[in-house]
Amino acid sequence: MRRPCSEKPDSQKRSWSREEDQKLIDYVQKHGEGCWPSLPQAAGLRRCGKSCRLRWLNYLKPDIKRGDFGEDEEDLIIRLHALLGNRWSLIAGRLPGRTDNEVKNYWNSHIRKKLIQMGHDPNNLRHRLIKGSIFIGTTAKSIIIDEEANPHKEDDDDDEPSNNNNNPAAKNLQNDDDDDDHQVFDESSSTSKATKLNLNAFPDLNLDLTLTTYHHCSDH
DNA sequence: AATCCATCCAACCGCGGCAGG
DNA sequence: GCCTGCCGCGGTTGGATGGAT
Repeated sequence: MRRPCSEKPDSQKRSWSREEDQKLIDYVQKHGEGCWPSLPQAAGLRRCGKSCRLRWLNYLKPDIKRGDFGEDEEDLIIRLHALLGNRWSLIAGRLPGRTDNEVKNYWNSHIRKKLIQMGHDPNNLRHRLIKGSIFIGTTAKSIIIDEEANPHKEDDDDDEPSNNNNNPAAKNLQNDDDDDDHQVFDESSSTSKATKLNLNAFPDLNLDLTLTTYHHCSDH
């Protein structure tokens, strides 16, 4: 039923040429984003709309930041991934100038590997604490999210060598099998009373996690 | 210099959600 | 309510590149 994306019958991957890029840039600058299905014909491109959209969003858009990820960005990705999972677009939305594809690739090629070397399961990673703020409507609330949902869980499901713990950074991280319930502490509250917040209940939650230097482990 | 292999990342694919008719 | 088309997302692929042998 679906139209095949590629115009080419052999449907092979094909890199974008300079001319194609320029055509796409010119067209979008002139007419704006959107109407992707009709764009290729209008712009004189032998590509499908999806391909044009992807090229624009991931590569040609003027505000895209290219180059290596900084330590702060990497740290933020790890924290956000611990909280959100593989929601790359959401994670990328918190990293100005970065695209979901770029974040995803960086995770798979760098961070994943790094975490595995540290003896952690990157698919099941939880930071203990994430400090940031949430917006509910226009009201900003400063919070700390405590990810330690199951502190008594026995650590027998991965017999990682104990010397992994020699890596101080590894002590930041822990595995658990819990899902999306998080203990959220209202930082501004003098009582420090914890309230349970299911993040799934707030699909439109504007989660503004700002990076903080947060030494929640013995990393010195 | 040639070949092999691992890694990176741009590009593609398939699917689900949503809106409009 | 159903159908169709568009949009956006996450997973996957494969070409390019660089290091090792």
